[in-house]
Amino acid sequence: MAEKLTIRDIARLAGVSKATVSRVLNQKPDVDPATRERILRVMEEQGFVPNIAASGLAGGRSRLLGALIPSLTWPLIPELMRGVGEVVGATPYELILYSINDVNHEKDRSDIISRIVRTRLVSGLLAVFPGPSAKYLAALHSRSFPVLLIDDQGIPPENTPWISVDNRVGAYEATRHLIRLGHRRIAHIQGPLKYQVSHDRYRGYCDALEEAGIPLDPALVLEGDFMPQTGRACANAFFDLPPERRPTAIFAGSDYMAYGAIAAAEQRGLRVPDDVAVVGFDDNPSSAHMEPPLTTVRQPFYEMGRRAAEMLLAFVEASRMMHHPSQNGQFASVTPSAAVFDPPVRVKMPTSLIIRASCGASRHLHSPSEQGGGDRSR
Amino acid sequence: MAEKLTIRDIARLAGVSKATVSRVLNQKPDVDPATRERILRVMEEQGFVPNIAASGLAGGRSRLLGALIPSLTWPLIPELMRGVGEVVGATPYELILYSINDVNHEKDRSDIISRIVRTRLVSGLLAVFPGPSAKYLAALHSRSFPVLLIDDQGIPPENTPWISVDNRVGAYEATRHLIRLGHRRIAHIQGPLKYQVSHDRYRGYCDALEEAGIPLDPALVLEGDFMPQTGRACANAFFDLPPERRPTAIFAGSDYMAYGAIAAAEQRGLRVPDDVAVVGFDDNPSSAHMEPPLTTVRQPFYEMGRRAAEMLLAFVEASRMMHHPSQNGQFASVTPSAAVFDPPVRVKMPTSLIIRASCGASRHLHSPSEQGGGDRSR
DNA sequence: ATCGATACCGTAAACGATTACGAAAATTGT
DNA sequence: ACAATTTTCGTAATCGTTTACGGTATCGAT
Repeated sequence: MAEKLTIRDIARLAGVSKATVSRVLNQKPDVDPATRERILRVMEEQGFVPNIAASGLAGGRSRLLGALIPSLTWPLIPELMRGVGEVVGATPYELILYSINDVNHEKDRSDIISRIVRTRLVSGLLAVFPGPSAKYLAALHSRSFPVLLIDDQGIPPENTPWISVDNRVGAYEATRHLIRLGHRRIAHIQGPLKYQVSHDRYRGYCDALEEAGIPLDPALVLEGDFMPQTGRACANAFFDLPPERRPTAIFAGSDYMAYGAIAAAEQRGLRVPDDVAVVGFDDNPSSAHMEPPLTTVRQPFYEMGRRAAEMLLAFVEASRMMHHPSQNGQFASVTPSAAVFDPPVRVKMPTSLIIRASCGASRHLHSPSEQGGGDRSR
Repeated sequence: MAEKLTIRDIARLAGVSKATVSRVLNQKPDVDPATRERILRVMEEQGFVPNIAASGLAGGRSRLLGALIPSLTWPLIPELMRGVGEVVGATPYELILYSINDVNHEKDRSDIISRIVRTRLVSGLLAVFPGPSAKYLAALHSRSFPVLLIDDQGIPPENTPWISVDNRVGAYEATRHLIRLGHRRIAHIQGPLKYQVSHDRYRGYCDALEEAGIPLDPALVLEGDFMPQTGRACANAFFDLPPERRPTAIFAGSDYMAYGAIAAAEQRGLRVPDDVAVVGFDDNPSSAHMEPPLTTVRQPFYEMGRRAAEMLLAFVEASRMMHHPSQNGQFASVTPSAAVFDPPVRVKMPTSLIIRASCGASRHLHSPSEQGGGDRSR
């Protein structure tokens, strides 16, 4: 079956020149609908797939997208990539994975970026940055290279499209939920303050408190590092407080830290949620399997992945059309409504509060079918 | 900084021809050590990175590796990819992600493979197959395309290198551990029997029982589907048995099913591990955070990822040398000992038993420092 | 000094697409 | 019917690298 089909073979079979075939391949104008149809049929019959390397060379583009992400072992990254993969998989584009081993290894990160620029392999980049990113993106952005930031936790450079999560509102809703359940002394374990998200979530926490007229107690706010160990340590610090100042609820800035807090509570013989309620942030896949199942703020990473991929694809296609401002040029699967993106876009995705057992109000908002054992794997 | 460096610029700067530069790029012979040095220095100074598209076109290869994997949301896949990514990242190769949405969608799978073949984009493929794979690989293998199977759960086709986990021994050790703890009535929740792994694990379970002279009770063996729900259902079936036939320990064929079994136990007021011990298989990242932390058989996916990438790289480099049988041609990071792989290689990785609280013998083999809260994130 | 071998290196032709440019064909207006 | 457009399509150059092939240097042996 079709050992080595080239554009030339298709041209011969269809009785046209390579140029014409190339035109239909790139949905360019200047080709008769009838011939276009004929060529498409031949390609279909022969099962022709263009050689990406060749078109990348000739056109300076590549139908290759890069994904620059922190370790896949971070809980929500796979969800994100699932969304990205589904969208990209429905197009002729392929996805190149640039993953970063060590978060703190800034050199690593800029090395990868310069490599991305130099090899000119991908024609668009999707970047998940856990830290300040401006200086890394300057290189790309200055070359008018399509870049899309996801959940940038620093302050994104001007004019760079990005998509993020509304951390403040998520934290606000979580805290408000605890307040509604009757809690007045609510502690907060922050993420590392070097990340913007930590401030945003803290802000939402404060807002809810203020709204309810609850004074902020600085002793009930501690900084962690997103990992279970610090969750445990901070929770222990809270439990060491004199009884009248001790919190009855803990809002952790990440699910991992919530795990630690729960472990600390249990080690002291405190029951969750009876003695202390715990709410997390993230909705890791494993948070539904915990005992007790964790109430948490879900970050819609799957949806963000889809959305991000669609946007990036639109950018890339747009910059591809740039020099040849013609009619269409969208994939069926890419929403055509997202055609013109000239002003940089910023999208903020909404979070949702997932109520499970760890806050002591399992039946408050959800139907009984949403139990602890459920998981989102498909 | 270096807008568009090509091999031609390097050649000019170094006072040689493009051909010579290309030779050093591909670690080919026939170039004077002094010139090689000079060229390397120039490349270094200029920060030159070859254009992958161009070399892919010209050479018919590509410095691109493909990874065909099931959803990243499967618990151990990210660990695998971490290993792969680290190895590949240390070479000039890039990694293309071909991930499959729905496992049962066999058409999807073969579509992707034919796409891989047709675009001729990658020069080697690493495939994680959760089911029978022979027919999909025929297309690749027949073209002498470097392929490496990981943890193929069916029977791999002849002559295809693959790397897998010793499921039988893992299950054997887990069961033996329970026996040593004094259990005589040990139930087993199998994975889907359409997968070979399920049979292998069952086999290990039987072996341990037989070795201890414990008769196999068919009522204590049920088939699940790897997911928590069936773990719960099977466990409930066990608990419904009359007291004298009821198991005191459950060995689940996956961590997820173990989660379900623990949930079922707790719902009945049975305490884990006091009333019933539970052991899983996989060592999902979240299994350490469970309450109680889960004793389980760890599958070394990270190590497998590294190993697989190294092997695949060696294959690709070997097939690259094929027509130009010269001296060296290995990366510093790729173990040179793995140079010649002519006979297809099959590697079986050992599992390890991770003892935590859910089997009731936390301090049996491990030091106290290995606690439940520990996680393997780096 | 001459002859092979050998080591080194340059020339030029691919590789499979894209695209500027211009020519031919079809369409329109008069 | 003819000029002016407009539509459609082919020619040929080009992208950056690899590699077959052939040409010099170099060197030891005769």
